[in-house]
Amino acid sequence: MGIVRNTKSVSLVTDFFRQMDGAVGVVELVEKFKGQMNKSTIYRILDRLEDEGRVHSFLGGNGLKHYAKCHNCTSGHHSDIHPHFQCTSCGKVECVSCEIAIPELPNKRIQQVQLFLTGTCEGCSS
Amino acid sequence: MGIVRNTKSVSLVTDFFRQMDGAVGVVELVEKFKGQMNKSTIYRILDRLEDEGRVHSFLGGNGLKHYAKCHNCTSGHHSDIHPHFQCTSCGKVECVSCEIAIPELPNKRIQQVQLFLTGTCEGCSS
DNA sequence: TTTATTTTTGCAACTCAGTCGCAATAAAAC
DNA sequence: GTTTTATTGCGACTGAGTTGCAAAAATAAA
Ligand SMILES: [Mn+2]
Ligand SMILES: [Mn+2]
Ligand SMILES: [Zn+2]
Ligand SMILES: [Zn+2]
Repeated sequence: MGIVRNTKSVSLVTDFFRQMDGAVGVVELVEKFKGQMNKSTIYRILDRLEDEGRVHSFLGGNGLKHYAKCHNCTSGHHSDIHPHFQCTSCGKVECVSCEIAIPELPNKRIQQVQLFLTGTCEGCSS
Repeated sequence: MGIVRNTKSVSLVTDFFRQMDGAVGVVELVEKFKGQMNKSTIYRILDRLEDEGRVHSFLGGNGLKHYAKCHNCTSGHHSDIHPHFQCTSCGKVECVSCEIAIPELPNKRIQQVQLFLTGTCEGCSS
């Protein structure tokens, strides 16, 4: 499991994430790489990159799948759990490096937390 | 805007929410009311009930639309913003009545917060 | 470097949630 | 009861995501 072969498509995607700082929706990636690789290929490469711990995925405010690169994750284990933010003005989606305050719920065992924030980013509020 | 006519389908849906305490996915509602009303009708009724402030919607962990009844909302304004929780064991989805701790982000104006929790519910952990 | 093995890709067809236009129907108003 | 207007059913559609399979590419073996 994970990336085994270094294909042209894999390079294109990993190069993209190398210079991309924020998060990106798969829909945008499909559009970006239209003509260079097939839609299914993108989904499959992202799947493998996620298995490898090189990117992580989450659902944006619209419920669509997004990806961003990992920082300290390993193959099979994702350790970077954080909120995600989308600017309503410019549409940019990004990872937010801060802890999520997990609410204490009586008689409930919380295992997973997904926090999605919407608002105005630095560039758009000035 | 909002519910104007008291049709049979509207009654069925509102009756359902009257006795339903948790949240429910639209997919389940479509299944539940199959034979009694059309899929489009369900989506449209839920839309109107939400406009009226009688139910609110959110996306579940799978990105699918869910609804739950409101408590102190009015037509056009939803004031009950809270996390939602899904039990991985029984699948039940519910509203969580607690405040969401909004993280302070430098140079960002947070307008909307969506918090989705996954774990084990009271019934399933005992 | 040639050949064999195994992974990856393209393609086309598919699934499934959600939406839409429009004619038929039902609720409320008159 | 008749008119007006909102609602519904239906079927077709959209768009994200998935899948099976044969062709192509990458790696391993010879
Ligand atoms: Mn992230
Ligand atoms: Mn709720
Ligand atoms: Zn912005
Ligand atoms: Zn449970």
